[in-house]
Amino acid sequence: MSISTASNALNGTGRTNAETREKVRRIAEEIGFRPNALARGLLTKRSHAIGMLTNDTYGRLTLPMASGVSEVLVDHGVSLFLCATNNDPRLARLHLEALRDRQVDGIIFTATRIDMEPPPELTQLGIPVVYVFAQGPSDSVSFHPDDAQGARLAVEHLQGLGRSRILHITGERNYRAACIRAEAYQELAGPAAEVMFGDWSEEWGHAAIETVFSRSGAKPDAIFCGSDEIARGVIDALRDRNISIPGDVAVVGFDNWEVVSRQTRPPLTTIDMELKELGHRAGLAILALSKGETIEPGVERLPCTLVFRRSAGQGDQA
Amino acid sequence: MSISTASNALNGTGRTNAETREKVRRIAEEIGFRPNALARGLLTKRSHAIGMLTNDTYGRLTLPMASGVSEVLVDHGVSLFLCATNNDPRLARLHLEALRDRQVDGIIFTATRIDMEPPPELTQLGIPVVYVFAQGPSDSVSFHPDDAQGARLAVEHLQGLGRSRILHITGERNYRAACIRAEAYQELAGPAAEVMFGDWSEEWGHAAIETVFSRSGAKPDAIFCGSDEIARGVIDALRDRNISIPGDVAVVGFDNWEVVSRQTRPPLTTIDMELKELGHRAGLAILALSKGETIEPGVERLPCTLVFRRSAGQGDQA
DNA sequence: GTGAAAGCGCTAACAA
DNA sequence: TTGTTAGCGCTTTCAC
Repeated sequence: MSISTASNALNGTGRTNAETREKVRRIAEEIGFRPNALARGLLTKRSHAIGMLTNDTYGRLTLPMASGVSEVLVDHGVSLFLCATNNDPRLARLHLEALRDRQVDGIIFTATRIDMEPPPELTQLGIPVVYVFAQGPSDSVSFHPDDAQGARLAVEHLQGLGRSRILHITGERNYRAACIRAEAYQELAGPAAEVMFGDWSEEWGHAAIETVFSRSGAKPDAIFCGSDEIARGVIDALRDRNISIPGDVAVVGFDNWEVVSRQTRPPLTTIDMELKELGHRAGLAILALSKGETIEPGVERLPCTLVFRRSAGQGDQA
Repeated sequence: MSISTASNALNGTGRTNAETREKVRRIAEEIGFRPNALARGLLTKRSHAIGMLTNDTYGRLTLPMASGVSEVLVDHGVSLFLCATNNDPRLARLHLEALRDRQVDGIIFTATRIDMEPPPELTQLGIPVVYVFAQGPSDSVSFHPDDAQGARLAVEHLQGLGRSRILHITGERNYRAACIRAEAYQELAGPAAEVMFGDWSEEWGHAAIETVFSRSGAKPDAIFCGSDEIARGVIDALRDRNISIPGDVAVVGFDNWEVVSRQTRPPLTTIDMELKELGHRAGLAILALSKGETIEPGVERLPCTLVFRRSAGQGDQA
């Protein structure tokens, strides 16, 4: 039997007798034959590998996304190169060159904030690119969490609980996501509703509560926080003041970062950005692009979900 | 000029006239020539890629290590395949097959606890393997944090502060690391020193303090915690009881997970496992093995470091 | 339906 | 020192 017949049989290409095909497959199985991906890639111009460029050393956002991407790819026989740039342009260039040398079928660019710009060389490689949690050029394919919808989810939930004096304590004003959420919040809570920008820390949550509750005027009956860490600071500060949660003040966070949101007292109701799903979608998109299919460019915003715990609303243990 | 002369010139192999070599290099640069890694790998049997198998979806341990590995590899022109198994044996098999098909030069197996066993197929591939934060076979090359040394660092630090009634609150007894640390602690603190096993949660830290401070008997003047999360629970519980930290009770954690350790009040003095360095060492090791060099097998335990904050000893802001 | 032959882009012998 | 040749392991015409 010739080598090309075997190839045809295994790949189902060309015309092959059903009988021979079975035989070839059986024997291949028996001897544990596995085609050499390098050789195949060399010939077909498709390496069945894609690269993921990330600037996140810390992993909180990246790894859930990466594992989402990986999950989708592995079932299509596609592998994932992890390229950690640590925000170093030299490393980014090095990785990009390596990806080109390896003939990857596509690149996923990930950042840790949605307004972070990718390296300019990226688009000049002639390799399809998908942007996740990052700002691509206007004609590119990007996936973001739907920050506005997430914020609405939080505010509507609080309003549904009968709260009317909702305060928004969030992170830095120069983060796009913080602004988007703040705007969505104000649309629902009214323009008079107050937004307190600060930084993304627990400490800021704490400090903000000190400010609000030591000044005169009406106090909020609900607080929507820009991150779980901020929410943690808020909750701790409220507890210090013997303000009951959610009785006096309901609290909703943002991130569903379980190490924080499960551990607050009471556990935190919060918004989940569905990072893994973001990864799935990005994986599917890059797979399609690598096959030459076209995808409508633009930013697709994937819905966030509300995770009920006890700091606001029908908690799962309440 | 022939194609093989060019190859020789670029790779510095064979004998080449310095003049031609320069010329070739210049032109290669000019036209942006980059060798096809697939073709090269096919011929040389070295793909210059290595795979990293991890069961960690969450990323807290994996990503710092992975970025350490990646940092080392990228400078040697070696790329890293990320294989997230999510603890699913089917996925592990799938990834392992893919790595074989791609002729990776080596595999790094990573787990989230040092006594987690790797899939048995792993060693039968004929590909060098390095184990990090995981239990490899006895004749394998493994890198672990030095849990015993880390624990000693913590206890000695507390003793150096004049504390004599040190308590150890840690995680689950069936984690190897928990036992190693507990033993090292007892060697220094004396066999009468108490170890409280529980789970790895903040809640457990809280509960342990309730127990200790509501029973009769001498109270500890220092607490060494098995994780930063536990330490956070401990600190919160102590604060609830108006016990001053570090005045009445000094606290040391384990992990230096900054999102936790920076945010406790006061900030947490803790043990850092140097995960990135672990990644560096693993990267170097797999690189050496993939070149056919031999490395003395066994578990190499890399030293932990003590990070001073304010919950015990000379804090950086104290 | 099957097999011989060509060739993907490169490196490594060897001959010139 | 340079060029010629063979071949890595596979897919893909195209005769048979």
